[in-house]
Amino acid sequence: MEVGAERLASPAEVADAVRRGILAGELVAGQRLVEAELSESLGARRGAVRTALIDLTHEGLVERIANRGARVRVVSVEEAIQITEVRMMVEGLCGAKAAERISDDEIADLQALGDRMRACVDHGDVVGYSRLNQQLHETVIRIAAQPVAAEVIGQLRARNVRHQFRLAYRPGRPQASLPQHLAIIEGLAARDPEAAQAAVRAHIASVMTALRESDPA
Amino acid sequence: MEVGAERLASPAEVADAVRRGILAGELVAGQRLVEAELSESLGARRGAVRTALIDLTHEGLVERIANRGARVRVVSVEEAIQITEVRMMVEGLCGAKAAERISDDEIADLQALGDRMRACVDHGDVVGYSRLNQQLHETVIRIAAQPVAAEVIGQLRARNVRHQFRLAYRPGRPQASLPQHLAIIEGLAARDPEAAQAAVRAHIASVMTALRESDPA
DNA sequence: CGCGACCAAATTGTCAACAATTATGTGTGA
DNA sequence: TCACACATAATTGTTGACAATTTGGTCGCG
Repeated sequence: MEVGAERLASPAEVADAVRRGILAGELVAGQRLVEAELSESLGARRGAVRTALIDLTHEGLVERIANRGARVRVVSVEEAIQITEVRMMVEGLCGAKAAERISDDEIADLQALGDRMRACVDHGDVVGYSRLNQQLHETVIRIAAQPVAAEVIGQLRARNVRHQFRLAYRPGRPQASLPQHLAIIEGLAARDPEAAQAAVRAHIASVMTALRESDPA
Repeated sequence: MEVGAERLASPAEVADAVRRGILAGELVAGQRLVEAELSESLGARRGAVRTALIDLTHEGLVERIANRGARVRVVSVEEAIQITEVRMMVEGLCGAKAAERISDDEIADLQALGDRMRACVDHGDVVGYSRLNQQLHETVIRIAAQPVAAEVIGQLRARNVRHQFRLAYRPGRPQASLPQHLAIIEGLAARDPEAAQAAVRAHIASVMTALRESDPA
C-alpha cells in the first residue's frame, strides 16, 4: 500500500463517480464539467477524465461541444417520455420472448418475487419495492435472452436515471404499479407471449403517464 | 495549399474510411485493425485512428480488447436477426407516430415516392429501388419526429450495414418488398397509426425472414 | 520430442508538455 | 455610455516520446 499517494482513478471509476453525482443531484443539469477540476477532485489524470466524459457522452448523460467542454445533459420530461416510449416497445418484445423461453424454475422464482413485492407494498417498504421492481425488469430481460434488446434498454435506462429516480418515490406509485407487475408475472407464467407483451407495455405506458403528470411543462 | 504534406485525416474521416471499408467488404469480419497501419495508410496520426476506433466500437462495428487491439466485429446472422427484431418494434412506433403527425404535403410526397418505387421495380432498376427504399424509411422517421427513436434506429442500422447490403441485391427482393412498402405509404396516407405500425412491422418481419433464409447456419 | 523459461518484437496505453481555441476582461474612441 | 478591438486567462485538443502488455519464437533441459 502506498503512502501519501492517492490511488489514481481509472476512466471507468471517473464515469461512475459522475453518474452517481448526477443521480444524487450533486451535479445539476447544465453544469459544466471541467476536465482539470474533475481531475483534481477525483484524483485522476486528465486523460482519464477526458475518456470518461467521452464515454458518458455516448451514454447520453453528458453533452460535449468541441473546444467548449462538457456539461451535464439536460434530459427534459419530453425526452424522458420519448425514451420511455421506445423502452416500452423494446421491453415489450423482451416480455414476449421471455414468455416463449421461460422455464418452470424461472416461473417459480418470478412468482416468489411477486409475493415479495406484494409484501413490500403491504409494509410500505418503498425502497425495497423499488429494488424488487428493478430486479423484475432485469429478470425478464435476462430470460428473454436478447442481447441486442438488452443493450438498447440499458442505454435508455441510463439516460433516464434522474427521472426514474424521481418517480420511484412518488406517493402512491407502488400501489399503482403492483398490479401491473403482477400481470407481467402472470403472463410469463402462462407462457403467453401476447399477454406478457401487453402487460409489459401497459406497465411502461403507466410510467409514461406518471412522467407526464410529474411535470407537464 | 501545402506542398508535399498530405493533409492529415481527422478521427471522423478515419471512421468513415473504416466504415466504407467494411461496407465494401475490403475489411473482412475479424480482421485486425492495427493503429499504426491505419495511421500510415490513411495519412492520419495514430491518436486520430485511436479515437476513430473507439467511436466505431461504440457504434458496434468494431471490437476492442484491452492491450490486444481492435478487429472488425463479426455480426452473425443470428445477431442481425435480433437487431432487426428490435428495429421492427422501434420503427413500428415511428410508423404509428408518423401517421398521427403527417401533413397533406408529406402524404403527397410519399405517394410520389411510392410511384417511383413501382417504376424502379418495373424497369428492374435495383440500385434505384434500394435508394428509394432507404429514403422511404428515413422519411417515415423524420415525420415521426421522435429523436430518441431515430437515434436508436440509426445505431441499429449502422451495425447491420453488411447484412442490409447483401440482402438488397438478392433477386426477387424488390418484387417482394414493393407491396409492403406501398402498404406503409397507404397506412400513413390514411392517417391510421395502427395500420401504419402493422405495415412497418410486417415489412421488417419479412426482412427478418429473408435474413434467416440467406444463411441458416 | 515435449515443455517450460526466457527473450525480442509488435502493439497498445499513458503522460506531460505544448498548441489551438474560446471565453473574459480592459481600455479607447465616438 | 456603448461598441469595438485587443490582450489575457481559462480550457480543450494534439502530439511525440515513453511505458506496459501481449505475442511469438527460441533455447535448454528432461
